[in-house]
Amino acid sequence: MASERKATADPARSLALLWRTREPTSRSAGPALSVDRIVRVAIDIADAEGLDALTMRRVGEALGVGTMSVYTYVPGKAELVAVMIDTAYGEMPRPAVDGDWRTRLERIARDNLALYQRHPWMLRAETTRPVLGPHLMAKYDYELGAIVDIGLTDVEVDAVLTLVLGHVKSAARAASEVVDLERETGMTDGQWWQSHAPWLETFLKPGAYPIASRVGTAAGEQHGAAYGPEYAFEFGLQRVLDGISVVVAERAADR
Amino acid sequence: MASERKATADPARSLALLWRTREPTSRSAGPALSVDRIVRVAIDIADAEGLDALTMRRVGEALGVGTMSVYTYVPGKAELVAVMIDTAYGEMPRPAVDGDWRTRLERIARDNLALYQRHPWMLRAETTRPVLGPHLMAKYDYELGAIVDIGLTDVEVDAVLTLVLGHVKSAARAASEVVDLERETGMTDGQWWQSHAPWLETFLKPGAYPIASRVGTAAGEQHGAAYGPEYAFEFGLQRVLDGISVVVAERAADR
DNA sequence: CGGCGCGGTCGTACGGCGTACGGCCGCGTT
DNA sequence: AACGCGGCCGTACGCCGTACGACCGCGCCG
Repeated sequence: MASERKATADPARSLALLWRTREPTSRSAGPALSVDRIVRVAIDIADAEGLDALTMRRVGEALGVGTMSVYTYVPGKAELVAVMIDTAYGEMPRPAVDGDWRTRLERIARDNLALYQRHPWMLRAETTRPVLGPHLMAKYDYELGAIVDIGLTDVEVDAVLTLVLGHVKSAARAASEVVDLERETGMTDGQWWQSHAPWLETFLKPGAYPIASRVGTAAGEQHGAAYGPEYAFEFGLQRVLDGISVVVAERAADR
Repeated sequence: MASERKATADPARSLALLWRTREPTSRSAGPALSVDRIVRVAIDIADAEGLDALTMRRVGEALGVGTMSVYTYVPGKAELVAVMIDTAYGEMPRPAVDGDWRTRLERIARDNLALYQRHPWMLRAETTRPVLGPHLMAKYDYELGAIVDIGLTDVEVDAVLTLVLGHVKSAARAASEVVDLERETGMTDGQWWQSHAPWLETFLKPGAYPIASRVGTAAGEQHGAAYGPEYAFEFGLQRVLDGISVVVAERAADR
């Protein structure tokens, strides 16, 4: 397997894992391991050192068991990552909704951003197929609930949520890349650019890319770094919400 | 190395590769290989079979040379992927801009979507650090040029482009996941859901997730599949453009 | 004209990954 | 007392990226 993508083939097994359908062992003192224990240490490893550090050997080691013992509880790494994702979504707060729809949606966006900042590996975990776990469904239900009543059709409500969450994920990914770069190189973002700029200038013909140079420089100075992920998140979020309010207003006028 | 991420350390080497700074060999009839030939077959492999199929052995094989010969021209796989990315961005059309800013931005969004559909591996190629190649810079310059004059600050213009391109990438990724799923399972998206639904229902308590069920069903019926990537792209794009036009109008009113 | 250096080529090998397979062991049941 | 089975896991296989050093033929210098 490359990346964290797999065929898995067996929906029953994968879904049962996500929903933890498993009769408790009748044996006294039960087994040493469990899906929950495995998932917990796996998330800890991924949080602390990234997805690349999450190997099956490493998980076994952290649990004090052999590598292959993990496979007693989890069919493979792809499924483990799927459970990790569902579990992580389960940690999100779901306070009673209040305020107008814009406030609610903004809150949802910020909560999602915070989740991705706590678990940056989620941004790199490719799954191909949807993770149909209970927590993800609960999250989807909750978030839809915050905007079902804004006067759009169900299909539009779904698209609104997809749009907002997509923006959050994009912005989180950009922010995460900056953090990764700093961790990998030991330089801050600004230092990295300073170390590359002289080399870049030797290749650049003066006057080439005039607009890119001007805008890039302006953005760099403004943010104190070449890229301002927080600014991009905030600016984008407000634009997206503005755009949504245009349709909401249209629909309200039609009524 | 896991994923396609690497430290690389040496900016000079990486940048020189991107910009193809290399005196042509004085030898008669030159070497059999070149960076360009390598990049071309690498892109072909990734286009046809995905990033997971792109291995250094495979590239050598496709070129009729030994695996390690590739390393004469490219320091490692991460750098190869970086050059592939820059090259792919180089294929994009850059017609003279005309029409109003909204038309231009919409055009840019569609061109980017088309690129990602032609080269879906670009959506999975994680780079951590920006690919500072000539084509990517030209693209950035071109796209900024289409919107510099809409009355926003340079910093805002940059954020607008980031927002739009981020949306395109999100939507393209969602669409690509559907395609991958179909390729991996041999089922259409609809068939996949039909095969999972019965299992899912055995876990679901009736009445749980009422909103998610209703909206999910509505969306599924509307799109003829559980997820309508094209609809999500279109809806989101219009919302984003609406949101941008709100700021543009504000600025115009201030003037 | 002979030797040398060097750039291009690449076979071998190493360490790491996910995981298939089969054996072992101790418990609950019969 | 015997059995079966669930949990555990050592070993091994086939992949991956790539370090290392050998080989080889060309162009240059003496």
